[in-house]
Amino acid sequence: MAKLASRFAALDLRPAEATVLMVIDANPNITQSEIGRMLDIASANMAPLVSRLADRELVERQPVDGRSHGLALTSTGRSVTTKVKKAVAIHEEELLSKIPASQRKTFLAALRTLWSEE
Amino acid sequence: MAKLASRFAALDLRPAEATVLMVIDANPNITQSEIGRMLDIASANMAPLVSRLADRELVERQPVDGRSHGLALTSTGRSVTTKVKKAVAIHEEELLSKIPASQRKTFLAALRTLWSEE
DNA sequence: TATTGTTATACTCTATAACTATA
DNA sequence: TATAGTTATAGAGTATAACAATA
Repeated sequence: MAKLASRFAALDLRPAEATVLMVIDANPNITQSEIGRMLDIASANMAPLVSRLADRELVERQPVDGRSHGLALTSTGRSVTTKVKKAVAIHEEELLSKIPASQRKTFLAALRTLWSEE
Repeated sequence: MAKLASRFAALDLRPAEATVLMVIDANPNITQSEIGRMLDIASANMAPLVSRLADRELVERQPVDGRSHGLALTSTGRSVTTKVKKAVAIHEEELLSKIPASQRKTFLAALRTLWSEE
């Protein structure tokens, strides 16, 4: 995680910021509160996080109703998110490459089991 | 890790404190600076951590030379550390029990590979 | 009455700098 | 000169409380 965080830092993003970008990318027009529930980030902490992304013009807030804002990536945001996803993919490949190919499937299945039963 | 941390919290220990207790248990008379290098804890953060353990009479500082202190568990410290080790063992068993027995060896070997090459 | 979003605030963890006493 | 330990402090990350606006 520390190494992945340093990859994000090279894009001037904290881990939570990079994750939120990927979530918006995969769920256009999702609201702040939905992201917060998904990632278990308190709404009090989502507010300044999204403000930072909006200030950097990576994300746009579009009113859904009077109190909710749908979030969407700007074109800059899309380009940064592409780099984020590449960083994640490279990171995963580097990790997996250390495990003998014959064991990868079993290993990933075991990891998924631990994750899902949490 | 969050779940293990809550097990430590039931013993009134932060994760770093529980880890330091186990390190002292396995290495009697180890010094603060050695523990710091082992666990990658800055000396500035070891000082208050050890002070807390000493104030609670879990650990004793015995001067080695004029500047180093060897650390040892008190009898209270030994009893708490026994509970810490039990908590870790139960935690590991709970995790491993979720993985089919036939895959455990492969899974642990893969984890060890990732860990050691870091 | 419940929910969305916001501000203010506090606590923990970690990192840096400056210092002392000793080797 | 380098090391052990300490103090003070600053920065993240995260948590709670209080609040306004809206459903």
